[in-house]
Amino acid sequence: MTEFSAPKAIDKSNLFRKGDPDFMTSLARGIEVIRAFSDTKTGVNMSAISERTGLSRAVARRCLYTLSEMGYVRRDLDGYYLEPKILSLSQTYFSSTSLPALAQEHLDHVKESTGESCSLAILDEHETVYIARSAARRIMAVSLGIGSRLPAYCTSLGRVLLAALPPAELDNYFGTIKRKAFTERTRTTQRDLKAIIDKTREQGFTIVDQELEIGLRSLAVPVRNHNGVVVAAMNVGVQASRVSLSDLKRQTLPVLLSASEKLRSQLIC
Amino acid sequence: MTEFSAPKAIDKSNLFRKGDPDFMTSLARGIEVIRAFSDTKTGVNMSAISERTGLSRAVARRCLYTLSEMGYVRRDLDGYYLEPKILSLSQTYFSSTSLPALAQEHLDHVKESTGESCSLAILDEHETVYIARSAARRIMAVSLGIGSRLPAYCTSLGRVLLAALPPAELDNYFGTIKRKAFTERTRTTQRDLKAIIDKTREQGFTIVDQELEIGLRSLAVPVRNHNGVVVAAMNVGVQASRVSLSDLKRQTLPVLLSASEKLRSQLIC
DNA sequence: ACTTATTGTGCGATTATCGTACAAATGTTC
DNA sequence: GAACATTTGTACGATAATCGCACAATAAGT
Repeated sequence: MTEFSAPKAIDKSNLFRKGDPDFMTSLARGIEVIRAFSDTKTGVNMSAISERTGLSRAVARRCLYTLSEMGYVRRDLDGYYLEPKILSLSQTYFSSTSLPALAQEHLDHVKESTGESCSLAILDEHETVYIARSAARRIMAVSLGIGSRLPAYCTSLGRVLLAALPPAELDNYFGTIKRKAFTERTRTTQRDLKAIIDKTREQGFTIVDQELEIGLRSLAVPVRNHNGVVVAAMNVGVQASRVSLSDLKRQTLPVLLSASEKLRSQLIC
Repeated sequence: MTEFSAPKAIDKSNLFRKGDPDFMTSLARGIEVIRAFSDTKTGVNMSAISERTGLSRAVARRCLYTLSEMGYVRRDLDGYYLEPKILSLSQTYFSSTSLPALAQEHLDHVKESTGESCSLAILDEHETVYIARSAARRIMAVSLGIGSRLPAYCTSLGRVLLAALPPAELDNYFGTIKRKAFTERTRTTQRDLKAIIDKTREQGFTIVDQELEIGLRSLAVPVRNHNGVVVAAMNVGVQASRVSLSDLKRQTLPVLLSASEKLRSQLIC
């Protein structure tokens, strides 16, 4: 406990850490309860929360009770709902980092001039996390919002971000993650991926063609700050049926690169 | 710098509720620690967290330790930072409610055709909370993001939402909140505000002229669902120096009303 | 090198939290 | 509407999670 170690993936064992007097189990459990609301369009009842989190019903109940007393959760006829007050937690993130706010206008510009969704993401715990987004009108098969996470190895944003990692960390990445094929096109071997990442680093962009989902192509470029350090990645996602690979490279890439460059000049600090 | 964020003083009574065996103090404290990061562009050290939350240093430390073990907080040279993983908490909200996603394209459209920032908000605990937003390029004096909260009585969004409240709840609202004048134009008496709210209800929109901040005008309309129930409010905020009250009413209002109407037809459930 | 500020450690005291088992609602089926 | 099934609320003793102090260690500033 001398140093706060790198964040670990949360599994159940982490929630019941006996023997670490500094780890507040109740806090961890309560937060897991919040997360248990993911992907639930309807109300969630106590038992469901208890199941999803692996917490005993009594604990789940107390967590829900506490969260509801604090105004983060509301109880309705058909179960518990998250209250918008939960947004105040992420608001603290946005109010303490300016990157998403600065990027927004450039994302909007890319979206307007290409007609396609444009997103900004960073790497967090070996996953790609969207931190800003300008979504095109058309309904995409994948609907991703701010805070959404995807595996890095099979997304354009992820590969750009991985390409910016120091070699040691990249090795560590491949040592810890497990890869699976989302489609028949997904590259999963370490050799292939490392080659792709090397190429990405060289050419300054990457295209992923239906490796995450059939019908989805994605182009990404790095976003650097004033000192040239990669601080994020920006991408455009298109439907494969409408935009060819060469169109992506010839028409979309220049727009994306220009946006990234404009943003760069704003990232002084 | 004009700060509208909730006062830093945290209600201790809520955090140290002795005698309620169902209230998990540790969970409440941990969440307050997350909130203590609001409006901090730089790293925050432990002592600062302890001060802001009113928690003892030992408790603040354990909360930070736990959050950092879970990956929500990172420790850097100059203090603690929120990690983007915190966004996964709000992601659960967006993944469980479709209103913000549906509204986005309409907000974007209003922004594009008026050139001004457009936002969607709902009422939560007597405050206006932004749940979606399309920000105009120009830098506004007030930079508000998703999850930001403002008092309802002095904002256009708030007055539209208050106008939709059942009379009893409106009375309750006025009974509980305290009003203060942000500018010399801010209306604060219950009589004035009730009259304004009545008028808002009648005419289906409201304009607030520099009552929150000098130089800021705002126009808001209700957003109804398919059954006619008000589920949110949509607004456009402009700089007083550039857009007159009559321009707002003649040019912006129709755009906003049309957007609200289009959104309404999508809100079937 | 000295002072000051901030952070980490150990430990006994205490009470917050746990889980079980049971009671009370609530909803469902026939 | 009775009988059953499912979900939620209550009570309480046991226990370990959490507390805060006081001190040690480190970092920062002069």
